[in-house]
Amino acid sequence: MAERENERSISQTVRAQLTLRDLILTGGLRPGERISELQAVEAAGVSRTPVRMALVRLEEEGLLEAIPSGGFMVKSFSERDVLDSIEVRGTMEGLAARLAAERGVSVRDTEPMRECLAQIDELIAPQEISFDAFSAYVALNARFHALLAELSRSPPVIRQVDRASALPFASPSGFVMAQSALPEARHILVVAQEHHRIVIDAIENREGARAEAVMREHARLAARNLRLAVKARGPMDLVPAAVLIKASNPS
Amino acid sequence: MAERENERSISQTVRAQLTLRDLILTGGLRPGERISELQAVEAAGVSRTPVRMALVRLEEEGLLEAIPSGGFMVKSFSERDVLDSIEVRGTMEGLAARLAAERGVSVRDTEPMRECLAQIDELIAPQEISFDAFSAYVALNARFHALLAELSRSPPVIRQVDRASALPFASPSGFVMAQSALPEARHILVVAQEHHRIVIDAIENREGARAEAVMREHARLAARNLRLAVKARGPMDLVPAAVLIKASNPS
DNA sequence: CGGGCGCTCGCTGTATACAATGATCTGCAG
DNA sequence: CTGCAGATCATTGTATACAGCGAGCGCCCG
Repeated sequence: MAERENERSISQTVRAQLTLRDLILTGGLRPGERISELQAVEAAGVSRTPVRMALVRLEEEGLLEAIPSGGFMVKSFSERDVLDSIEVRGTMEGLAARLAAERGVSVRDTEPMRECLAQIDELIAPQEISFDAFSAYVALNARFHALLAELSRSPPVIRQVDRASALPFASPSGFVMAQSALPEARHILVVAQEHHRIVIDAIENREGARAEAVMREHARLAARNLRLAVKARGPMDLVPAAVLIKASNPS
Repeated sequence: MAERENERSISQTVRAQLTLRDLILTGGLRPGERISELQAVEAAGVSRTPVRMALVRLEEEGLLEAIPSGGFMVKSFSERDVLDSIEVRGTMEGLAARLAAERGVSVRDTEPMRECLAQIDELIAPQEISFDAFSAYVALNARFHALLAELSRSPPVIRQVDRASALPFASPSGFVMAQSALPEARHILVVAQEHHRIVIDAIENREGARAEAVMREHARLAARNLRLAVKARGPMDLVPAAVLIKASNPS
């Protein structure tokens, strides 16, 4: 069994889950496409049992959908679904921000978030940002949102935010755009930075209501941008954020 | 294999999941207690494989927690967790109510909810409500909240509300109280009815902001009541709503 | 030539067998 | 008597074998 010692001593099930999730999020499998166990087995390099576990987990996670007659397919989302997911995430993050403010986080706690923002600032400083810069932004932004959730100090909230972010198109990048959308990206990101900074300030000043309102407004703006992008270019330009990350960070 | 034809032709995995969830929610397994596969196998009456699937699903559902060294245990929640879960649910239901209002549901859509409320009215009409009446209320109330989520017409919202309600102590009954809390129950339920009616009216009148605010306030009230109950009687009186339902509806 | 029916094959769901890891208990030494 | 070390044993994680069901295809009949 221990034929391949190359990987860390991580369970087969988890390895399968990571492999398959990667496969889905990087577009190896198209939404609506059926995923056969055999296929998954040779992709993950383990037996059917752990693959099966991974499939169940991914289904609960929201990436897969059970087919009534058996098996799983990659879940596909309508534009409406994506917009709603963004709203859900924004609402939950608003709650996280409010709790953070109400429960009084220390300035030290918000330090990592400010660091995130500073790094993003550098990325989007140039008039026209590069593809690599945008990819880096996506990763940093995901980290920022994760930190915000942590700040709520509430496991249920963290859990729900995570769940809401799991939807491939509602990723914490706020909105997702393809390479072709890069020209407009800079302005949007600058605005996002502004929002995030306001949220941190509000949290530090214990202004819960304000922190929440800004976070929700932020999500609504993201939704509007996405809607506009789809109107302008059609839905094919929608790309999971992970694709961007993957493209610039070949693992 | 088909030795027991008594049940409907439902998959073994699902049967195991239902059986185990029932076991947990009805208190057959205490929070923090380890659940061995063998035990689960003989409880569900199926083989280890479907039991294993069910355990994974229940973990993702939030009822179980994986033990690092292997196996699962029933997740236990602090009072803080429970209160936070109620807040999460309230926030999500607030979103659901707002979306329902904004998207313009017809009066016909809210009809089943009004029926729910009417039935609850009858239950809580007497000065002192019985245990059976309270159990019936819990079930009706769960239905009311499910209907509200449906009204959002948003799969992501429905999903998140469902997830938030899965936490055993944050059940849609809003707050959970043991039999001993019955004397105070009536007043609280009357107030809840009032809230729910306002929400429906707001939705029908397209007042999204108002609908949302009421729903959130409703959750905050529930949290406060729970906090008071715990202060007065101690945490042992916290009981999953399912126990009440189970007690009066012996399946 | 087209449609319906039956068959076959592949796939999934389930059961069981095997291996490895962690826990517990006992015996021995300090 | 207590603490540590070794071994046994239970229990999980993984692999494989088996069975049933559905989808797809071909054949036969109209």
